[in-house]
Amino acid sequence: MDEVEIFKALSNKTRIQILTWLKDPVKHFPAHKTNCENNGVCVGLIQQKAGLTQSTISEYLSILQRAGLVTATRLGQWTYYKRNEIAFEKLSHLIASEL
Amino acid sequence: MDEVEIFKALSNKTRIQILTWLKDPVKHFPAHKTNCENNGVCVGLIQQKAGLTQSTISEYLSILQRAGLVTATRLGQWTYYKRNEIAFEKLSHLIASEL
DNA sequence: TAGGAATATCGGGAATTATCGATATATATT
DNA sequence: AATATATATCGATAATTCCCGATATTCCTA
Repeated sequence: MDEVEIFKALSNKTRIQILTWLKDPVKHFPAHKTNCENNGVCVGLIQQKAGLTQSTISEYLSILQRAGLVTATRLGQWTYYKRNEIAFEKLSHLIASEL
Repeated sequence: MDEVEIFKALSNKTRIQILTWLKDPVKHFPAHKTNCENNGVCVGLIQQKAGLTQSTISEYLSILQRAGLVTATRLGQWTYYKRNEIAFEKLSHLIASEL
């Protein structure tokens, strides 16, 4: 749990937006309900919604992953990203008690 | 409450360190117990402890202040900085529930 | 009112981040 | 094997951040 790395990852409007989309993927990516429920959301869907280039979004997702805020699962050609809720709980607790 | 501004302010090891010092100023600045308890901690004390230049620490404190994480009180020649605990509670809650 | 002390602001060079287009890699399909 | 699709990585430029020294501002005191 590298706090500074986490806060850097959160220091960007688009990355925060992505995290809120991933909080309720069925709502934000309704056309892909099944995958969203099971595996997470693939890079391409996030990219379309964010409106930035593929390379930028891929990079952003790996920043979030390195910070531990999301997890990635490769299935075939797709990489599915999901929130790591435990990391958010820990962060919330850290701010409330130790920071 | 500008989340991105807050996370940027927290994206620096020295600034986080300062915030933890301000969490218990009597412990971290024992030679200045009275002022610490009443008003907060002045820039010079923080600067000595951090080991960076005066201008850098002054800048860092104003970054923390603009983010709402600390408050400043000018008394004579000194500016005393204190944590704004309410901001931390709000941030913790934001991460736990909305982010 | 002149000088000293504490803090704030300014200007800058080095390091890091944002974002892109191009390319590489991995997987699926024919 | 050849091609198509999804994602990752590379290289580059612009913007931002880090941190400094120098200077300005504010306030106190002789």
